Amino acid sequence: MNKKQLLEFVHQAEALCKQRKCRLTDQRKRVLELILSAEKPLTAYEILDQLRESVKNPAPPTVYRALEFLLQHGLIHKLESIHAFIGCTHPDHKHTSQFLICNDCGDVNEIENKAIEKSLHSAEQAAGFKTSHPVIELLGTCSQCQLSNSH
Amino acid sequence: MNKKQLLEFVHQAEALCKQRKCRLTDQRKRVLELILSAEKPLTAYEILDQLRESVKNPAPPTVYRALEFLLQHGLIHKLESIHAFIGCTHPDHKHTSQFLICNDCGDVNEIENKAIEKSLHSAEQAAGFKTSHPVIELLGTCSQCQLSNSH
DNA sequence: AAACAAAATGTTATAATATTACATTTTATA
DNA sequence: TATAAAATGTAATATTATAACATTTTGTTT
Ligand SMILES: [Zn+2]
Ligand SMILES: [Zn+2]
Ligand SMILES: [Zn+2]
Ligand SMILES: [Zn+2]
Repeated sequence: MNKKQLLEFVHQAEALCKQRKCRLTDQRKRVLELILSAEKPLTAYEILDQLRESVKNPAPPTVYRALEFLLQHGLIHKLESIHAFIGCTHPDHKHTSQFLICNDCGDVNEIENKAIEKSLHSAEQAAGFKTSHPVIELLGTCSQCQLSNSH
Repeated sequence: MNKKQLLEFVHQAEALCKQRKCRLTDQRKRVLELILSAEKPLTAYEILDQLRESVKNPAPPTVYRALEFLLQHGLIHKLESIHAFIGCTHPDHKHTSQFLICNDCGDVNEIENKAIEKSLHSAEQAAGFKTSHPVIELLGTCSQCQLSNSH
């Protein structure tokens, strides 16, 4: 994400928080910016390292608290299979999504596939199960890396 | 899983390993038994604790190595979202599966839903993505707990 | 059977991820 | 301004996972 997109995105986050009467404090904003600026998903401790440049003595709770807030408000997602965090591409509306995670380049593609969601919902219904948090992460190789690998 | 089922299951695992020319050693078998005997998914360190009864000074690598073997041969599954392991309900054939994980009682239901798999496959195709390891875990409330909770 | 190589296990240490507990500061609002 | 709630600071610790190297066991060749 480039500088302009970043500013725009953070602006949107600020607007959302104002609307929801929650506070996107400097620290939370800083963590969000770090995540959005990164090419790849960041782990909590990678964020912690990068925070040292803008915060004096950041400790794990500093990061984990900010992450918790950002997760709660749908501004970021946690990728359970790789213990890392990425920005949400459309935080304005509630949604479930699926993630295509490339093992080769680390890139992640967040998709919102209605057919997948429908099939999951059917299975839930059949089992009488009420899902509160779906974890749908496909680990594999992205199209770019498939090309590179075959050369 | 009761004692009889356990024996049967372990017997099947032994047969599979023999067929595949890999060794289900005593330790590996012990770890498998612990996982199969448990009511709920076990974490690596829960297994480690329980191993103390049959092994003298078990250390983390003892458990993680056994888990790695059992995972490789499809005898168990790892639940990424809760860092825990469960026995596979049908290790005889290669498969991808989905897990319904109850946050209330901890129970896990492994399903193999073709509609879900088909929808995932379509999405992968559309993105040109080649999945090697799908992580499909639905966290929520099982039907039993929904009933209990509403009382 | 003896020699050898490969596989499995033992052992110690450490890395990586995440939370608890309690003190202090900042912010909102009465 | 007083108060309570929210956010942050700080130190310690818990939990999950791996690295590195020594030793033992197993399977295979001679
Ligand atoms: Zn999203
Ligand atoms: Zn890639
Ligand atoms: Zn299975
Ligand atoms: Zn339940």
